[in-house]
Amino acid sequence: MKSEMGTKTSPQEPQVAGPDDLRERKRTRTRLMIQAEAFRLFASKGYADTTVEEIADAAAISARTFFRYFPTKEDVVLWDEYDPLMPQLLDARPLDEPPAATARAVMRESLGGIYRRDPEQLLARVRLFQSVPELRARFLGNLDRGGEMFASLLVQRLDRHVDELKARVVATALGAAVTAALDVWQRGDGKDDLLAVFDQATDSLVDGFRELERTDPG
Amino acid sequence: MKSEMGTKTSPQEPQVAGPDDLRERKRTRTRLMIQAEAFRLFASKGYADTTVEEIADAAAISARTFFRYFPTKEDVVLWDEYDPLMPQLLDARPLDEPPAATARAVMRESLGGIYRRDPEQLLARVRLFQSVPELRARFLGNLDRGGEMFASLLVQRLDRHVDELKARVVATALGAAVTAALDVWQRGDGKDDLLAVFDQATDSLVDGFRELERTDPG
Amino acid sequence: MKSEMGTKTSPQEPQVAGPDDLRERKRTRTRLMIQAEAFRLFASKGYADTTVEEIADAAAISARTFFRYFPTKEDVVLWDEYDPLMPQLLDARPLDEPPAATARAVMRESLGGIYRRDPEQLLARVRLFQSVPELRARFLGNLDRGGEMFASLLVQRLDRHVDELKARVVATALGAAVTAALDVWQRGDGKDDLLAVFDQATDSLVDGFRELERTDPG
Amino acid sequence: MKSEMGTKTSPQEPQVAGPDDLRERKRTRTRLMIQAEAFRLFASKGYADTTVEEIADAAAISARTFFRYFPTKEDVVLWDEYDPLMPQLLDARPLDEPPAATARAVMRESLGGIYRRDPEQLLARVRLFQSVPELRARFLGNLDRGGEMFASLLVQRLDRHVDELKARVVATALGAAVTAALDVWQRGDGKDDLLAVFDQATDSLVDGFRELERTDPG
DNA sequence: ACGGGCGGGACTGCCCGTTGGT
DNA sequence: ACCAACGGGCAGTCCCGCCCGT
Repeated sequence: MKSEMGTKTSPQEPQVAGPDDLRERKRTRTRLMIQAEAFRLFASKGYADTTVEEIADAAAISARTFFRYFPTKEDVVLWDEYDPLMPQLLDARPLDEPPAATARAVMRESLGGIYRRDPEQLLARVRLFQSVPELRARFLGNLDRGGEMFASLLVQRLDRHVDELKARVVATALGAAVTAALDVWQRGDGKDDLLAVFDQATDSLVDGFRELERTDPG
Repeated sequence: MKSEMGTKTSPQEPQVAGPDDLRERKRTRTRLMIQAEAFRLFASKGYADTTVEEIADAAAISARTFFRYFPTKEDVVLWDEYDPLMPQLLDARPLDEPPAATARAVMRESLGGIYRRDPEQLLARVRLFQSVPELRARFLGNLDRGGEMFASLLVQRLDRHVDELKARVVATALGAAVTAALDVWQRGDGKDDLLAVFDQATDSLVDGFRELERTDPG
Repeated sequence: MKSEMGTKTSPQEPQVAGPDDLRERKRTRTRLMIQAEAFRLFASKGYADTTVEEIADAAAISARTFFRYFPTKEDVVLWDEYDPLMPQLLDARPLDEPPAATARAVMRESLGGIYRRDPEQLLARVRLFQSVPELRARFLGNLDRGGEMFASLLVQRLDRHVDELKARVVATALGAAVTAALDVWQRGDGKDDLLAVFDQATDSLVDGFRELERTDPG
Repeated sequence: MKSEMGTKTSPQEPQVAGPDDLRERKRTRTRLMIQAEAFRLFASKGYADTTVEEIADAAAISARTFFRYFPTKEDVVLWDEYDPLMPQLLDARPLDEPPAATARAVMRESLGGIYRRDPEQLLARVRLFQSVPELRARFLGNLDRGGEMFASLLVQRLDRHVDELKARVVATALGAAVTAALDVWQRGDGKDDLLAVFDQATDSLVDGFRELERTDPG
């Protein structure tokens, strides 16, 4: 779901829960509150017909303040509290795993985390992605950035013993599996198990690309 | 590059170049003209710092008219005269080809067509995609839609003897190859052969997914 | 309901049903058709959210043609087939009637005509007047013009043996009764008899102004 | 003249001229300034031929800001600094006065206030009402709303010992007197005493409705 | 008479920079 | 330091005018 809102915390800082951390917690709570109000309004009047001002009013803040918490209206939908933990997930994987397997595992867990947290909300979000083109575009953009980030983290961690292009292209392709999985899952009203659908999608990918093994392009 | 501007003319009608066709030609010429002016301005002042009004002025039309030709400012960059010919390309492929091979071939030819037409302009466009996040997002969104469209066309043409999910996920994944290829090609200032880079990217894809063959997810 | 769409027929022309008349009939039919489509759309999406183009599409005409039949979007709501017959109604009144009585009678009959024609549609219209301020304003403007016109016709017909100011002010004041009556009638979902409500409103007027009989202003 | 721009400050709060009040004053000053520029331009080029942008330029603000002070271009003409004091005027009237007398008195004083403040500007405004139909319509709409508001205030203040319909219909009818008075006064180039003309108009009303005393409708 | 293309003005929504108040 | 109000700027939509071709 990735959004651009930076934590500002440089990665090497010590983990003592300083005042920064506390402030960050407070900001997160506020964001969640705004998001909740926004989703209520979106559900009742639709995304386009809900203005930022209405969201701000519902959240009892000024419109200006809204933008301090979310850089754009789109980000209210895109933002996810559990987004930026890809590095940790990566660290948990064995170093000798093939890159594609690592990528799949990281995505699976990332998706699973968001899924288990609040399936209802995820469904609402996915529906918005489906119906509002700009949101879908932003979502895809985030997946894409995730792919790039994954590739560069992987290169770092394996001391350049990987093909960056390959890592990136595979990671991004797995994004296609995520998208398709969410799509199918949403069409079934969230009744299926999302991760099962995701696995099916990645299997389709594996299947499909086997067909290309010994074919000339063109 | 796909954009939403529809031709409205159903593809199989014979059409003796009626007035509709003529009008459409004229519209295309106007679009090309506007696009040319826009690219000039983007090159000199950047995308964000160029207003629609400036583009319209440069093209000697009113802002209102600009929006009649391009629904949004973004579409000036996205639109491509040779976009909507995917159906034809599809028709040209043998029916017994594996879906993934068809998808790759169609994308390759589509990309190649745009490439050969005007490499300079393509380079300029790709640079805009790289530097302006909203444009990149829209580009990805179009690729995604292309994937869906491909899948549904394929289902039609093979009389449902294909797995739609697989077709779609593979087609979209190939979009990742396109994106990566354009990226790399652009970084080399357009000196490499774009299609060669694309082939390299698809090979990476094939390679990568082979690694997943007999692995359990997780 | 009065709208500005002129019949172009000067009042003294002979009443032979010439080709003009036939054309006018056709125009009226078209207008009714457009109006019907428009009301359908207004009912389902609201006045503001319905564009002229949508109305035109629904009526299978071009937007340009829409404006040939109705000078503005507002006029679709305002226009009434039976508007311009105030002169005839006036002619039917006895010459020795007090002006205020004439005014009341003319308004009552005019209102009654529209009412009996199609109470449902009248209800829909009144609801639009209530909810869309611009329409209400235009409606009031038309009543006002009606008052002026009434006054000048009366002066003509009585050979200036009336006080024009008085005629006008009384006629316009009766407009207030019409407005209030429609309002009350609409609030009761059109269940009451509109003319009865109108009579009640005019009685209130008579009552109220009796209170002012021997009072100094201020 | 009534316009929708609300004060938001509840009327009974004591308020030691807090920042809200100060801000409101500032807003009023800005509005007056914009209005002055607008009237200058209207006088020289006419209402329709003056664009909002020109007004904004003349007032050294942006067009966007113009719309923050006046919701529509029409409101520049309609708005009046002394509009929203009807409640105070109402409070000043004795409770045992007949409703119609109260209504007349309130309107008279309201009109008188605006008149004395700046007869020249009033004349200019009235001329605009006469010549620009949309403005006239909006003016009538405001009078009408004023009538409704008067009625509901009256009901409140008399603890429902009044007939609301009567109050409203009388108040609105007095609006007709205002309109006619302004009309006549303007035709005399503002040479007459406006309030005298108004009194004459209300007398006509009283006179006219006496004629309806014992007549059956129809 | 109809359709279509174009221009232009009013207006709204998003977003950002600044200022002043707590 | 945070936040509210304020002002500015741009994208985009709608109404409605005009002109031209049929």
